[in-house]
Amino acid sequence: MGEATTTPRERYRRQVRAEIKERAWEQIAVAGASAVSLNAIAKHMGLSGAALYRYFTSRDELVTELVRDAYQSLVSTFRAVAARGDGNLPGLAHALRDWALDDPQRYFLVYGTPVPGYHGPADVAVIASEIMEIVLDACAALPVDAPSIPFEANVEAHAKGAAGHLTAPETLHVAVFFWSRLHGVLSMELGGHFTGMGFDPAMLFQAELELLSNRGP
Amino acid sequence: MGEATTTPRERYRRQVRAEIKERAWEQIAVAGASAVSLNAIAKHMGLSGAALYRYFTSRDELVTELVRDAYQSLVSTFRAVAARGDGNLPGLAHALRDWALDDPQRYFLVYGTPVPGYHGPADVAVIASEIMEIVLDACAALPVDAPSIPFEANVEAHAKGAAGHLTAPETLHVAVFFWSRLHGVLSMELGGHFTGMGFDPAMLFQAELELLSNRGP
DNA sequence: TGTACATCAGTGAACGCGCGTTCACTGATGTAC
DNA sequence: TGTACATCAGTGAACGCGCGTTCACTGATGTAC
Repeated sequence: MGEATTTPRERYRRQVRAEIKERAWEQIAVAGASAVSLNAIAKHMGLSGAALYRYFTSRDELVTELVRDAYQSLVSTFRAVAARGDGNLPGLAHALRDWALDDPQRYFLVYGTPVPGYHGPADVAVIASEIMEIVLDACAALPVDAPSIPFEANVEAHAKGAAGHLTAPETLHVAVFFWSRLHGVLSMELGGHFTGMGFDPAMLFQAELELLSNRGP
Repeated sequence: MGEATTTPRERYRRQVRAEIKERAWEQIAVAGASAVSLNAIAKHMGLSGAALYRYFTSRDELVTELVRDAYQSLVSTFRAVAARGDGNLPGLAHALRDWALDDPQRYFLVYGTPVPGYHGPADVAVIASEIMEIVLDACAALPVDAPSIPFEANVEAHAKGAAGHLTAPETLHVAVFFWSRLHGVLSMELGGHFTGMGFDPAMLFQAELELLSNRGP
């Protein structure tokens, strides 16, 4: 039926685009996101710099695409976990950690230092909210014992979400703690701020996770 | 007595150096740390690019100096708080938050995305450990109720510290949670990952802090 | 199956730019007698 | 107080570099008859 026929040329184009992105990721791994350079990638691929403009209209488009892919890879990871039946808090947490450790610079591209002026395109924001939806779903399924924290009193109903997903305050409450604490461990760990302190960040991560999923924050 | 006499020239030098650094901070605020440029700073100050080499031997030295100053400003802030008698966990926590919000890019220069290859000079590491010492001192003064978390079992005695400061495992335990959770809130908040979620990050910060200082993690 | 034409990947030269950095210099400021 | 010398801030030209990006082109690949 409506099979998207793939000509050899299309396949080739996709392949080259993918290789360009891979080289870009290598540059990021070596010298950070600001080091991405079309000319350097081209040289590394044995092409002239101008050739890459067949595949990306500008350096900015390439970088934006990398950011998009980074967000997309996290949402895909989460969905795979959920499809496996592990879409609960511990499942998502470990998926998040594995995803972050697997490629720290990809993690930082999403959750690291923001470039002051830069605002990603709208569809990236959509992916970000999809990630949050998945976390919120997991939090909604959690057994809730009354949280005794002054914080929740100030949480307004979270009426957003594309599908009119109405979130209970307690659910958002748990999700926010979940997100904040796990990213606290990850950003400190990946930033090297725990090195030489004589403990294993994985243990800290696990401890935070158990506090969150056993008895609310 | 041994007063360090300050010649007009020395005063002038310090003044110009300070202005160079201020311009650099402005550049960072506008376009991130990788945008620091000696030529641009010189132009902005009405000088030739070469003139700045009277004050910094290279661009790298300038950036390293900014990093050093960022660390130093936090340790100074903490010390001022301690000297005021507020060197307890809530005091340090609020000082940390104010310091971070006061200049987010300065915060990110210390706790944001690390540049893959880069390793700061040794004296910056010393300042970093001084910061940790102050936090550890505050944690040691905390009333400890038995922590019921599997994490602490794997904490080795923290025998480091220049002055042979021996830290009890429970103290390190609290300090690590303190550090991790507060930075979790701050990095998410400053990264804009809480915007549009219908709650005030200050409340979350406060809630985390109270959980930490009222009854251990 | 063969020929005529269209598509399109990649080239190489060129553009202007800003960067970090060096160097020989000028001219003002400070110091020693 | 005045002169001779040393210090040192700042200049301007120059270096080589890599960057993003454009443009007219060649040559291979695919398509239509």
